[in-house]
Amino acid sequence: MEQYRRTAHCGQLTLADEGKTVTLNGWVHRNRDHGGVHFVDLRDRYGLTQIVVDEDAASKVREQAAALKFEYCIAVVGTVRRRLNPNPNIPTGEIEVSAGEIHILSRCEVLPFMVDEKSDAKEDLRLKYRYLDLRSSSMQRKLKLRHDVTFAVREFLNGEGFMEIETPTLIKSTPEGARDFIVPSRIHHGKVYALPQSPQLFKQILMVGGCDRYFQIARCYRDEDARGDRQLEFTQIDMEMSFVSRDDIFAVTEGMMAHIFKKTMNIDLSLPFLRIAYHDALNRFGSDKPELRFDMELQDFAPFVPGGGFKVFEQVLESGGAVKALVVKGCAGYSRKQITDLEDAAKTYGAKGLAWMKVTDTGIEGGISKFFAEKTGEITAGLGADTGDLILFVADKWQTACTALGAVRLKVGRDLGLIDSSRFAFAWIVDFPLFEWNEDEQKWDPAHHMFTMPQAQYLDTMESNPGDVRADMYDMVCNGYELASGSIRVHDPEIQKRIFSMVGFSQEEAQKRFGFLLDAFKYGPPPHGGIAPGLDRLVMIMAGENSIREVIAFPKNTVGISPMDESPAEAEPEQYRDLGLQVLPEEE
RNA sequence: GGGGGUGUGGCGAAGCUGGUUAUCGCGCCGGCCUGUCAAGCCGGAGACCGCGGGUUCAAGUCCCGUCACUCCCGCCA
Repeated sequence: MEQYRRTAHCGQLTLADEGKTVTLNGWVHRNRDHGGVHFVDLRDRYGLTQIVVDEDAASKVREQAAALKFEYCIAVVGTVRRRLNPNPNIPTGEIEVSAGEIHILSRCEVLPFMVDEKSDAKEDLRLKYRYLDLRSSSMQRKLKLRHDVTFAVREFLNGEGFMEIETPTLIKSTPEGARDFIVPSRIHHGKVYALPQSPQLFKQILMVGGCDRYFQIARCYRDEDARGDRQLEFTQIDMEMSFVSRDDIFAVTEGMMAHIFKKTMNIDLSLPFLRIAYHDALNRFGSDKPELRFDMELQDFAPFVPGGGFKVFEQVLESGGAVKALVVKGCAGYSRKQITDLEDAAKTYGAKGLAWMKVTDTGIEGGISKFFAEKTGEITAGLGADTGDLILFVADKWQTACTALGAVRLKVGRDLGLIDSSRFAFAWIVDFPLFEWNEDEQKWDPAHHMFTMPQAQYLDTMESNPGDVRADMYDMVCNGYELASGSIRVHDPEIQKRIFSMVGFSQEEAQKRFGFLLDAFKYGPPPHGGIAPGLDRLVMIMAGENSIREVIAFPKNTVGISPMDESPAEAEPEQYRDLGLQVLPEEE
C-alpha cells in the first residue's frame, strides 16, 4: 500500500494543481469507456475526481482501466490537467487526472444496488448492505452532519462549564415507564443488570456529588416497539445542572441549539423560543408536540352548540366533553372521499367521527349544516370562516377531540402544502400536569417520572386537588417532534414522600427501587434540574429526513432486527448454561 | 395486541375487468465507439411473480391462510 498511498483526496484538486503528479485512492463510481478515451469517476468521502485514460496511454494502463468495474477500490497515479470540457456541477470539475498507473486494491462483486443517490433500493436491503449504502454522498453528508452537531454540542457545553461524565450502562432495573433491556448476570445467577432507559438517576446523583454541570452523549435503551422516530437504542444529549430554575435550563438549551444551527448549517435561530402551555398546545394545535410551521388552529365550537338541536354535540357537552372546530381555508370543494380520508385520520386517534359543513355564498351547506343554519352569521364570524371554507368538527372527551382534530389539522396542512420545509419552528411546551388519572386502576399516575418537581404554587393543594397540579417540567418541540424533555427535580425528601404516596408507591417499594437515590438525597442534595435533547431526532430534522434510521449508521429495523449482523440471535448453549438460563417454548 | 400498505430476474417498477412466449429502466455478459460526466449504439443471459392451499378449462391477476418489510394506533415515566 505504501507506494500507492494517496497524495490528495478526490474532492481536493483544482486548476492550481495543474501539472502535479498525484496519487489518488478511492472507489470506481462511474466507468465510461469510449473505446478511444476512457473516463473513470473516482470517489471517496470528499468528492469525485475524473480519471482519464487517453488513446495514446500505455497499453498496460489501458488494460488496467478496461478491467475496472463498479466499486473496485483502486489507486491511480497520474498528472493533474485542465479539462477540455469542464463540469460545473462538481468542485473538481475543472480538472482531471491523466492516469499513468492504475492499481486495483480490491475487487467488488456485482452490487445488490448501485451506490448512487438515484438508487431507491428498499430500506431493508440498504440496511443489510449498510457498508455500501454508507458510501453514498447522502449518507456521508448525514453522518458528517451528525458528527458536526455532536462536536458543536461538546464545544458549546464545554464553554458553558459542563463536564462530560460517563454513567454506567449496566445498571439496576427500575421498572418504571418503558420496558428495560435485561442483561443476565453470570456471576450472580438469577440476577440481572438493565440497560439504562436514560442516565436519569445517575445524573441526579452526580449533582449530589457536586459536579454542578454535567452532560453526556448518552446511549439509551428502551425495549418498546420501534417507529420512524423511535429506536430500541438511541442517543440523548443528556444534561443536568445544579442551583438552577427552569429559565436557566431554557437559556442554556436555547444557546446550545443556536450554536448547533449556526455552526453546522449557518442558520440563525430566533431566541427565545416560543412558550406554550401544555393545555394550550392541545387546545390550539391538538398535540403536545405541535407542528408550528402553519397556523390553522383548532377552535372551540361549544358556544354555538346549544339550541342547534344536534344531539351528538349536545350530549358530548353535557357529559363534560368538548366540541372542537377546524376551519380549512378554501376547501369547500372537498369531495366526500377527501372528507372520508380526513375522518379516517380522526378515527385513528379515537374520534367516533368527523362532522363537517361548507361555507358557500348563500350560507352553510352539507354535513351537519342544517342544525346550525339559523346561526350561520354567528358561526362564520365567530370561527373566522369565509365563503369557500370547509369546517370540520370532532366532539368527544376534551383530550380525544383535540388530538383527533389535531391529526386532521396535520394531514390537511401536509396535503395543502402549508408547511415550509426550510423552516425550524421551535417551542417550549410548559406547565404539564404532574399527575394523570389512570381510569383502569382508578388512581393517579405520575405523568412524567416521579422525581419531577411540582410548581411551587400547587404544593399546598397537591393532595386535595391533584388533577390541577402543574409540574416544573418542559418539552422542547420542533416541527411536530418532541426534541427534548426535562424538569426541575425533587430534592426535598418530604415532597418526594408526598408524591410517592399520591401515586400509591410505598416507602418500602421506593426504597427498594430507588433507595440509592433517596439515600443520596439525605446528604445535602442541591436543587437541580436538567433536560435531554434527542440527538437522533435533532439530526433527522436538520437533515430534512423523517426517519431517525437515516441518521444512524447501523440502525435496527421496525421489528428490532439489524439486517446486517442479524441481531438478535441465539447464543451458544453453553452461554445459556453459564447464565443459568433456560428458554421456554413460546406461549400461544 | 390492532389497523393500513407493499412483496414480480441482482435493483427499481409496469402488468386493467383471469386468457398464448410475464413488459420496461438500471445492473450483469459479449461487441462497437476519441471528450464523456446517469455517456451512447448493437446483441445476449437472467423470474417457477414472498410462501402454502383453494376456485377455474385457465391464476402474477380472484379467495383463504401464512411470512417478511413498512406506516400508523396501542405502547414509548
